[in-house]
Amino acid sequence: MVATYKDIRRLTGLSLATISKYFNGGNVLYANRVLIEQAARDLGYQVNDFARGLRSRRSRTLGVVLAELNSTFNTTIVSGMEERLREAGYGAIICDSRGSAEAEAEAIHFLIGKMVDGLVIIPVGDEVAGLDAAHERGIPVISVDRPVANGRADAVVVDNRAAIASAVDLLTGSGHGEIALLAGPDTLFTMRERRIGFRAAVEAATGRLPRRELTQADAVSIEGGYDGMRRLLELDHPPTAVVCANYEFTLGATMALNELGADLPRPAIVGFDNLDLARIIRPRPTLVVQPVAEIAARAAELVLSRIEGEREGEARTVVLHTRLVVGDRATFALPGAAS
Amino acid sequence: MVATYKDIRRLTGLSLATISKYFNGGNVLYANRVLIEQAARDLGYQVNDFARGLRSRRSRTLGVVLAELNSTFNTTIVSGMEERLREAGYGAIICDSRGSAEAEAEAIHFLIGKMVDGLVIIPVGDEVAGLDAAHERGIPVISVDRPVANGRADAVVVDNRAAIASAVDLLTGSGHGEIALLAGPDTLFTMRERRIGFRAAVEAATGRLPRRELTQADAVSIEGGYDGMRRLLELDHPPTAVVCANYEFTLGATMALNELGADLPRPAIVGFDNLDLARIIRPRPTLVVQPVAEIAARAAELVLSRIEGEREGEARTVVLHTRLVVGDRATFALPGAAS
DNA sequence: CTGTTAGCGCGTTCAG
DNA sequence: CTGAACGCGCTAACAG
Repeated sequence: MVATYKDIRRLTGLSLATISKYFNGGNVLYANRVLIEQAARDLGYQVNDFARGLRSRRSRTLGVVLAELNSTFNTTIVSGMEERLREAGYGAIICDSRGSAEAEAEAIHFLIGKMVDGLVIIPVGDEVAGLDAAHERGIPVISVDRPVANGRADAVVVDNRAAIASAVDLLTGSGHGEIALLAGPDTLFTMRERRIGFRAAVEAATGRLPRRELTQADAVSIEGGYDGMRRLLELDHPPTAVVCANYEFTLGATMALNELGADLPRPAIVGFDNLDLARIIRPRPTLVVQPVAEIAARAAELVLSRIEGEREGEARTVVLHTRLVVGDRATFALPGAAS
Repeated sequence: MVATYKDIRRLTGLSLATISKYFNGGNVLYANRVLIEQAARDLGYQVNDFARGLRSRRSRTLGVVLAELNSTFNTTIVSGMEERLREAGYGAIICDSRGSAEAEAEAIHFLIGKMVDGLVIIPVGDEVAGLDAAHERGIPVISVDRPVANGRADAVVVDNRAAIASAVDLLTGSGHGEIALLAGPDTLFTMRERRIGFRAAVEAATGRLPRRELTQADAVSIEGGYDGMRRLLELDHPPTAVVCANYEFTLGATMALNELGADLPRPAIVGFDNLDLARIIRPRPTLVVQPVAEIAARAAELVLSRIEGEREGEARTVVLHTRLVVGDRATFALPGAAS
């Protein structure tokens, strides 16, 4: 039914070895190249990746495992990476672990079965199950956004502490003394780092650590941000400013302000990720923006270099930097301060 | 290096056939099952999908090709589908065509090479290149959101005409007579259908077709929505209401209103997709919402039934329905009308 | 229920 | 530069 080398041999009279060489970039006489191309076209020939992979033990395919597919931050990175990889001749298989460590392990298993040449992971948590099998098979692993505690994997991350500090500094510089952080639990690397950065920046600016109730840990979701902001607004001594530790918290906090904040004093707010927000929400919020394009590029480079070059050697960590995009003054100024 | 049946045979004394049966759900004596399980665990054995696929000509894997990965509408559908498929024992390979028909054809080629058992496509345009190869190989194709004009593929779509009509009806019912549509070019199925629905609904309500300058075709992007809305606002006789034909237009139009609309009369607006918007944007917009979860479920069902059952027969089209989630009255009421 | 045997389609030795 | 032969790891007949 579907064409194989044998069919091409039938049409060209060449041997299987020659045909194989043609399809693998070897030296083949011009006349024969033409013959093979013609036959391949006529037959609608397509190399059988299974047979090829079975022999060569390579797939020219990378596996990508995302903690969450439905996240612009993640998909932007993946989309950029896929493009780079395709240019380099690699396909990508994308899997969604939907925040479940179990689904993540399954996906890794699935991808190893597909003989991927490398693995890029935006992990669900600090530890990733199933990586042993990858290491045994010599499959390089790169983690993005969050490093992997177990196993030796390269990583591309941002300086999360400095990211949050830049937000805190804007607020303290505007006179805020009671700043809150909307973040997730410390079990997540980015949340942990951002909380550490937050506490350090607040202490550096005010001389004391933030009050406990100002750095609660909520579920990492829009609802979590909504609930957290709501609790903050209802405190006896509500903060005058709130920093949101990621995109979901930013959305949820904005919703809460929209729905509940009319009669309460509206706190200053700094959000995270997704620059589009700054154009959709009024007044324009200040945002900590991650260099998504560069994250994608560096991650792609890293896998490719591990696959095609130095497989060995210390795990490397690339640290990139965020920038603070300042929004309307009204969103971060201390009410009543001189303008 | 990596374990095979032979290693398991060495440890268990069983034959390759028995081992194969074990891994394929055949009947194997309990004692032998235990033996095999033990050996597999000790060896870190994992089935070689290449060898298996080479023989069986099946991969238990589906290919998914998205016109755009960085789109909540698309990723929500894919995420839901993947979950269903995994439950049914199928893996999914997700590819992003980034709006490029060429990348789409490449992705299809790539997936056929991976011997996918079925293909789910959110196509870039009306025609999809590369499907012939899928049909030749008997790989069922399901298109989502937009039907495929060439080849015979099943489809899951929504009633786009009724979707837009529901928006128009709300507006005409509120007294609007000059309604504009922000939509993309007619080369895109959804845009074409929504424009047709728009014109019909306006004519039905007002007795005449909308003015030509009120239904321009802009680039399908946030910028396109922004530019389109801007042009509408600057008309000599601007519309009193605007319907946005998709999520990008809704965002762009909102941005334009934010940035330019302060001194101009603010038109009523109805958006499309992504219910979160209704909680982030103030005043709360009215939205045409697509049944994403059901789209995902029906698409998954459809591929699976084609793979496991009736491969032949007429191409089927499933049509689902949108609902209108009404927002704040101020966003759709005619200014000056009695409340 | 288990074992033997024969390929699946391709890449890779070697000779020539 | 080309051709013949072998085997990658697994499944599917068939025989027992």
